[in-house]
Amino acid sequence: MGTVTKALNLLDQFSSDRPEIGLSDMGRLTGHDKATVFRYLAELEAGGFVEQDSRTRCYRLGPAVLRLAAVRRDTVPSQQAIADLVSRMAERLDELVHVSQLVREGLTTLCHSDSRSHATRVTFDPGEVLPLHATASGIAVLAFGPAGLFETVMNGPLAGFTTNTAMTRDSLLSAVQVARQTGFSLGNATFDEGVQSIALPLFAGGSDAFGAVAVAFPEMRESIELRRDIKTLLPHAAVEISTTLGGAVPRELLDRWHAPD
Amino acid sequence: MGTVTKALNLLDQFSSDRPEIGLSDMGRLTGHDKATVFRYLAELEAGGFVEQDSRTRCYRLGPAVLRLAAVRRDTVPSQQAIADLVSRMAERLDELVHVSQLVREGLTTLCHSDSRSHATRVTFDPGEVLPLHATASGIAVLAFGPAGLFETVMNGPLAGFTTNTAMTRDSLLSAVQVARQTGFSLGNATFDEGVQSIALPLFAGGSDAFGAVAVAFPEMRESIELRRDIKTLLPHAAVEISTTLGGAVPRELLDRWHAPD
DNA sequence: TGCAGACGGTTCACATATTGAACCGACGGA
DNA sequence: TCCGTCGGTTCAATATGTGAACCGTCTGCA
Repeated sequence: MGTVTKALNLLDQFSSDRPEIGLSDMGRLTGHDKATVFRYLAELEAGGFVEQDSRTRCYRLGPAVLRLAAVRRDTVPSQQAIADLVSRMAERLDELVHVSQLVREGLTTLCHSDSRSHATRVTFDPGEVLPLHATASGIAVLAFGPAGLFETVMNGPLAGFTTNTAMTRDSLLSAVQVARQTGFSLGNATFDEGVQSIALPLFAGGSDAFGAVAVAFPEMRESIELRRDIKTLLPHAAVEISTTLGGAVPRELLDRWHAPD
Repeated sequence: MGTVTKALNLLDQFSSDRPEIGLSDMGRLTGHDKATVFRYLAELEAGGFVEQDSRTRCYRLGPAVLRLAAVRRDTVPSQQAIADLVSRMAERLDELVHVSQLVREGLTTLCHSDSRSHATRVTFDPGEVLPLHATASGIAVLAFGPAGLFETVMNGPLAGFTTNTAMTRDSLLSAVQVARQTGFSLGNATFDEGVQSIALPLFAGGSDAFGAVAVAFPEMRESIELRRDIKTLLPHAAVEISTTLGGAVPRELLDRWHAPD
């Protein structure tokens, strides 16, 4: 692993739950020596990627990430098109829709939208990295994504989130196989208690899925109508997003998506 | 210079004007060998900080910056307070207001807001890094910022943007001295033709300015009333933002800001 | 009051990760 | 067909990163 990757790893430690991290803590989190971490943080700080609280001496993400995000938002026009589509879908379905992309071994949110008309709704944190083994989106990517990804995930620990989280090789493999057979990836409260979700893989360029589009809803609102609506709208979204990004959904998947149950 | 800094330098090459960069171009831009650049880009790509267009093979900023920006936005609450203040000011003055922060030897935009009521307005790109020597904000930071910053800037080239851009040591120094004496930093079409601006330094923690708040307006709208309004509102904003960030404006500056002309 | 532990930060001998010239195959315009 | 440039790869030389040990400071505690 190169020095740059290790330094970038530090940035990944910051999250909505843990926005500020001290030098020693960062060393423990990343498994690097304090001196090494200090040099990394000093370089990241010089570049504006982290900043240090002058009072607590803790480090947090710096202004440079805001600038880079602004550039990316401005210059990747497809983002806007996808955002529009997602927001229209969320309105139609009246449920949370989100699009995520594989980064390392987790899913990073590209955009999301949730309807506001229901009294309850699925809470969602766009800054969170979603685990592959515990989310419908993750299963979709495992099923149709890069070869070897499954093994990579199995090499790491399978964290448990609910009683339904797949924590053994067999249970995860069977979820992936179901997704491969039906084309639809289902999450039954595998990540958040009381939340159901349905996801489809997304393709850009290559033949491997690079991300997923998913709908999540409270299980109290589950109904045949909702599932039917999702199963008709979601494939459209997956095709639209994939083509917008220059990719194409494999023919066999299209067939499975439009097959009668 | 460490490896990490050099790799982060690659990210800084991307801008709204140059969103996609090829391998060899990146080498030329940064002065590094192609092989070196390739390894950096490969590592950045693995971390999701850049992504490669599968067709053109060009690199552009990746989704990771979006996620980090989301975390930063969520967890640095002061951002919101500053954004509100800036937007209120922009409405009151009916002109562009922006807040920027010193990162390396340039100004990174923290937030900005421009009124929409005028037929013409100053165009502004939040992703752009503003040069210190050619903007009112930059002069303010040079005047009240870290010691030695002026020399650092003088060591680099002074790019020309308009016929008014300070391009000699003397002209830049005199602009800085005027700012030091009056407390106000003035830009008379030094960066954009036909744009006037007034800036004040911002303080957070230390005794050195870390950024600036500025108002910019088309010179056709210049008037005694506008300058008077700016000179009363801007100091309030500078104090408010500085205190929000845990800093304090030096007493002597406060006195100068509120002194009668 | 003074001790113990944890903190952020620094140093330096050692070793490992970075470097770049040279090379490759592919592509595209002349 | 040639030539130039592209993205990407290799490997010997060495610049660079590493981490144990150290320092001063702070905080909680007896």
